[in-house]
Amino acid sequence: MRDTRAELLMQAETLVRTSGYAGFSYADLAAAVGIRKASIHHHFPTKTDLALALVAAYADRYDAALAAIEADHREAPARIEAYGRLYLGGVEQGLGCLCAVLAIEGEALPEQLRADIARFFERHIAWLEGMLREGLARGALRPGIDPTTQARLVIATLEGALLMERLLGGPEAFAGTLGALVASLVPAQASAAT
Amino acid sequence: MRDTRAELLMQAETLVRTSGYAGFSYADLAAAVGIRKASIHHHFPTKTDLALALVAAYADRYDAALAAIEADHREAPARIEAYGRLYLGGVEQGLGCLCAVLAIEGEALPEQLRADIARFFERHIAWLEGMLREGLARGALRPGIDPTTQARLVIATLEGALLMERLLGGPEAFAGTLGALVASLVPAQASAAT
DNA sequence: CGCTGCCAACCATTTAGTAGGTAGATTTTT
DNA sequence: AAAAATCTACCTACTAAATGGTTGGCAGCG
Repeated sequence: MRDTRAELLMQAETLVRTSGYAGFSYADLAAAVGIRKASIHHHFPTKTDLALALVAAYADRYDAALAAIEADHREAPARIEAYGRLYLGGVEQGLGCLCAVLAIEGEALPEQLRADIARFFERHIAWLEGMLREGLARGALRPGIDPTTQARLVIATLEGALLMERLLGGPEAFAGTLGALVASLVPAQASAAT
Repeated sequence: MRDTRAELLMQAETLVRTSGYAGFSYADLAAAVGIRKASIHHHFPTKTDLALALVAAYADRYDAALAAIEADHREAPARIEAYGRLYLGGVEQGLGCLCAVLAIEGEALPEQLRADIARFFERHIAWLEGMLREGLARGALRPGIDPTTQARLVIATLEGALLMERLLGGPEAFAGTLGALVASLVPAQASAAT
């Protein structure tokens, strides 16, 4: 993990998240980092290698973020809202979710990459499902909701809102959607109190 | 609107929705339609022209679908569920939403295309907002929801679910999310009755 | 010495787009 | 109605630029 390697990962991530995987070239990346094209191949022999490293680093960062949320917040609603704010950063910076971007180009992507992206989503679904289940048990969430279904709904809503509000309504619109999403999960009186 | 032109639009739409805008080439399209590359340029001089025509045709088809929904269904919940089933088709065929695909590659796209995509989403938001407002007035929806915010949430959820369940859970998972989404909009007792 | 990080120069292929032409239909002119 | 001009849809053959990737070398350093 050299300095240049980290810089390559950072700039490549930005490029993918703004223009897509097929939408950026090694030439673009070289220009962004300030080295020559051939030097990128030294760190990442093929574009697929780069993409795999990108997803791995992204997934690791998210894992750390999920752990931090669990440490910082106790109740399920607060945790889910904090999870949603992770996406808000993307809206603010004009960056889509890396895995959403890649998922959309799915058909044209190497097989292993698709599997890694699927695992990314599955991990988040499982995490949210756990949060929801715990929140239900503690009475912090509206009784009657199905954790499995709601976990998928939460991610779908956040991914969709990021996708859409990045070019439409910006951070405020995203925050509005996040608020409504959380409100739909908590008991009626708690929702009205917000 | 010649036959070949329509065929080009159809195949190009499929290509974009599976592999992204930057992810397909005139060579791919030519092969799919069975004519030569140069002949595509006769119908669509530049790739941007093609993309613009694609979005225009897609938006028109959706306009027709929205009108059909209004004709076929009377109550807001049924209309919103029917709207959601529009997206289900994409999951079943393994195709993303054209405008979502393009929105994700946003930064690398021609300006006018971005504007057209934004208008696509805005129109849907406005339509849903109208449905929600009417449903609220007739008491078919859970009182207290904000039509503006919920309209955005509905589209975000459906776009996100399409994106995710296309590669993860398939039509059943999408249907589950759609069900939960509609349930979150109707009054509590109606929701429980489902 | 051998390794790492980088580079210039190259390569084959693919990219969007152009040039120029042909066969057939349609329209315009006589 | 015949002839001439124009248009449509497609083609082969090309181009310049960009694509991902390779080769071989060079400087610095433990």
